[in-house]
Amino acid sequence: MAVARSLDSARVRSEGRVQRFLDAGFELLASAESGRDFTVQEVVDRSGQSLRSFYQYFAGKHELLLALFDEAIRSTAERLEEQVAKEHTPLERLQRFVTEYYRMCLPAPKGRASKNNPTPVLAEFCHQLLTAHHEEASRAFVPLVALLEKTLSDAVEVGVVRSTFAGEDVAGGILSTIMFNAAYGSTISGTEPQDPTSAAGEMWEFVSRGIVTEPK
Amino acid sequence: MAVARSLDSARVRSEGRVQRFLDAGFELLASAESGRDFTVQEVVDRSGQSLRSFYQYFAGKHELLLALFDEAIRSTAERLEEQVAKEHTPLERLQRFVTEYYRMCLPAPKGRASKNNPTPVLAEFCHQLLTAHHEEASRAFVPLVALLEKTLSDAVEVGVVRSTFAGEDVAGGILSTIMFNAAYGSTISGTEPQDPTSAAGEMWEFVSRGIVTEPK
DNA sequence: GGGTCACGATAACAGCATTCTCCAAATCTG
DNA sequence: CAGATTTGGAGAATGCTGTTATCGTGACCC
Repeated sequence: MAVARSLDSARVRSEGRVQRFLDAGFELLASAESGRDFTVQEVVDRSGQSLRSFYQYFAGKHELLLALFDEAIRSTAERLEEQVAKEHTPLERLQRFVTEYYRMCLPAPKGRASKNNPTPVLAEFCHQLLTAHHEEASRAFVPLVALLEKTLSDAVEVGVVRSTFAGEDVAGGILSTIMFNAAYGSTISGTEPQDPTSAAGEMWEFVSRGIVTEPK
Repeated sequence: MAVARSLDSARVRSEGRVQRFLDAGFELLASAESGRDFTVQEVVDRSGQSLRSFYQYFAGKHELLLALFDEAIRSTAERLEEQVAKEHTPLERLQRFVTEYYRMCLPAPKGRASKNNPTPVLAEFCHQLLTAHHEEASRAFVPLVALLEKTLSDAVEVGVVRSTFAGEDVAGGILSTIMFNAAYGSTISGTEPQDPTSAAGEMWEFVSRGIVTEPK
């Protein structure tokens, strides 16, 4: 019937518009030089639409960034899930998660940032979320937390991970450990970043065994 | 001689002015509601000076924030050093460092933020530094990194910490682990923050032993 | 006492997010 | 198909903020 059809077509049309804004946003994020934030006007121009439309579909710049961030996380979680699925034991899957996520969070060396490789702008927005909008931040992180929590609890179940480390709060902690270590570790220490593969290996070494020597 | 005296007095006077801007900045940071950034004008007003003077002593708002951040880190490092000095073995000192620093990075529960308890604004500025001004960020973190590195290498020396974990890059990594876990761990996981003491204990448990069960 | 300098008050400017106005084209309704 | 309604384009207007420039005044030095 006509009503449904017209609703549908309207929805499709607006989704198309929303999507064009999102695409423009990602393009700008990927092409901007380090740290450079985009302006709403730039998004509008690049998407070939108007300011009017932008504010019709997004309550503000914040909403656009939130949508971009959401999609970035979702996409990252998907990629990780594929990677993890390749391994056969819970411990290997966990290790895979840690090392792969670490790689994804490493700052892009030359510029080719992707949805899985958070750009400085998204990273900074992530901060704003985490400090000022706890609700939204938690919601956005759900896909990642859920995946890691599952991976962790599988490992606990077969006894390769201590049972203390099963909850989602632990998952959150480990995520932040990996993410920020990858992103900022070398900057904080002021040392040159090393080769990603061995760095990821050390990350796993740290997460899995800690820094203290084995008790005799 | 007159020249030296007048130079001195000029310097003292300007240091007084600079200091007044810094003090005003800290006050605003401490009193602002969560996430609220201050404006240059507010700093100027509160310090009882003029815009003119502000831009005479600071190249821009960025410089003021950098100075505040610097001082916050320095002050944190000092406090930590005192705490650490109370312990008698290298391992205990390390543990003390981890748990105390964790506490300091915990978000202030009711509002009383201090120089040691980074406010959201400073945390966000920290982010900007870390993503866009690596040099300045590294420099600012030196006091903390140095202290932790010293503490770590003492522990390595007596054999309680694996020798892989001696460098400043490791120190940077551990700092970011603690700092961001404290600040964001519970937000990312979407769980309620727990009691600081036990959370700090778990942090140490994680850092020292990792998540994997002891090999049989 | 005249000159220089630091400083306060304040206006001017620029960038950006957001809102508003006007209007034309598309879409719906009867 | 004709009129009504919605949609969206172009861009001006507003408000906030960081930054710079102007002007005048009082302090300090020779």
